[in-house]
Amino acid sequence: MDISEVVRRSGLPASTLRFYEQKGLIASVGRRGLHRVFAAGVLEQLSLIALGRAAGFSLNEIAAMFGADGRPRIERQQLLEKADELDQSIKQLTAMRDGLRHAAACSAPSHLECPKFRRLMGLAGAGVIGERRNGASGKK
Amino acid sequence: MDISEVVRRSGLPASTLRFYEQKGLIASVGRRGLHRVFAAGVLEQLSLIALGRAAGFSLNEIAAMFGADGRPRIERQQLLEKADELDQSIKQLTAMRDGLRHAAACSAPSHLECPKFRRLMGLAGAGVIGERRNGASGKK
DNA sequence: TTGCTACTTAAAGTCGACTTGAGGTCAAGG
DNA sequence: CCTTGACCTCAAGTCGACTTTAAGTAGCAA
Repeated sequence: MDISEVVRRSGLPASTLRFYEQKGLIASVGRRGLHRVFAAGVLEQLSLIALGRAAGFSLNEIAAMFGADGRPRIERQQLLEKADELDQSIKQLTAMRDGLRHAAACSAPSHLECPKFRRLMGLAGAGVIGERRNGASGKK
Repeated sequence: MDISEVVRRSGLPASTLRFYEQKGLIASVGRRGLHRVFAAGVLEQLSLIALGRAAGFSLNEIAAMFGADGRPRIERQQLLEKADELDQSIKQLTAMRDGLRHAAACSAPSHLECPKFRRLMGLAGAGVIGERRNGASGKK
């Protein structure tokens, strides 16, 4: 496959693919002239990367977890630690989501007057929700 | 309250408070000499901002939802949309967690060949490629 | 062979959310 | 009276994840 086919089948722009290659997240199997040639497996690697990104991992973290060949690289123990971290995040996000749904349904005149909403604010304010890097949910 | 007290009670650095003020997210009630003076309510505003950030809103979105006076006017519809987005994030995180646990348990040479793993990647590939969500994985 | 066009590179630019740095002001304590 | 230090402003820097740009090259059709 040349890069245009990977673009077509992955939906990612070529610049991103080159960027990922440069970062060591994927690898081309060679060149035809100047042009990169990719193995079919790169599509699965890209899915894996998308999964990791969607799960909140940075590219560096993903690169640390999987080699350019897409195979897990780190110790079992570390994988399990990551999984436990994710459990924490899941709990927090679930609390967050429930809080938001409650706030949307709550009949209090202002969210500030709803005890549940205030408790949620307390959680966020106390840093329980965790630190996020990034931002920009892409909308708008 | 002067800024140092807000720093102490909110846990945020003064630079962030000044930045937020500049962005119109909070306002000082005036000055004592050079020094900003904040009303007590600013702490609640900051909690609200932290809550919004934790829920994935950008500072601009938050600024649009709450006036510079800090009076919240959150649209219920928007809260529900955010809750749905969080549901997506939770699904991704759960998939990733299960994937990591599986990778730790399954020592097959290529996880890409494992049906379980492929199903996980399908989740990421199905409609979510390109959308970056912040999962609050923290850590680094 | 010519020439189009898709590809290549390295470097710089963008965006959000802050942080850092340089240089300035002022009330209070020694 | 002078120094200290907490605060101030404005500009520039940082970080992650890309995108854009400028300039060059090569595979393929005519």
